Amino acid sequence: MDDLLDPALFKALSDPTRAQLWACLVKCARPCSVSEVAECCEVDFSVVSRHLATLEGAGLLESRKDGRTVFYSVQHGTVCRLFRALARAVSDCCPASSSGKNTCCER
Amino acid sequence: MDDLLDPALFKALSDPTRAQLWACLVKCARPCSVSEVAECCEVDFSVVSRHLATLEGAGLLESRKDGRTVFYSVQHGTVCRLFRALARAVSDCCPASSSGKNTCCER
DNA sequence: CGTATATTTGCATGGTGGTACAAGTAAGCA
DNA sequence: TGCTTACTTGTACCACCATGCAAATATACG
Repeated sequence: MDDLLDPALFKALSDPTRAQLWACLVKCARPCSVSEVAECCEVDFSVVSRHLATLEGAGLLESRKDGRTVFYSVQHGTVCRLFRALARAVSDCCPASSSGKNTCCER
Repeated sequence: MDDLLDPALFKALSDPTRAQLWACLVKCARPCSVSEVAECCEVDFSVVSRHLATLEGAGLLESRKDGRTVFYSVQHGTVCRLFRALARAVSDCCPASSSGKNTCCER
């Protein structure tokens, strides 16, 4: 449980701008350059650059450099596994689950 | 997707102390008083009180008052659903999922 | 009523973080 | 060698926030 609650990861998504940028990349479903991502946001370009680096540091994104362009893409597998593991961990600690019956959280 | 990325919720878990308190309550699997929760943490009692209020505000906890004691408990169902929905949303946006085959994230 | 317990709230402080602008780096191109 | 594009980094500013301590509130118990 404690391992799953990485403060850095939650911190990365705690800022509205950063969450917006990440959601943008999730919905894009393909690698995007910093310039591309910056278009879905009103903040300065440098801010976007920093935010994407933060999201990568938290394990939510990965980057690949091609020439002068940096492509960021979502770590789908990692993120899915994390959220699923969190749901399961919470579910397993649910009072109803110790009764031997189903948990309170529908699978 | 955007609805699921509530910055307030992630902000609530972005602080190490708050995450620790929440994990404590998750593992406890029963309503706990503020005093009880405060024991698993080294910060001042007032800090714990504030943190629990924040976690409740984010929808991660609920509280019930009994006399002078306030019992906090985890919103198991809500949290499970949220994390599961997040995992699914990310999975659905995964490039591999648009191929008609399975997603990159094991269910 | 007075006292003790449980929790919240006011307040001051130190630290962190998001932002914009400007300067710097790195890579392609003529 | 210059020039442009794509991005990063330095700096300063402002806001917010986590914390501890003290005071306040609320409830129980004599």
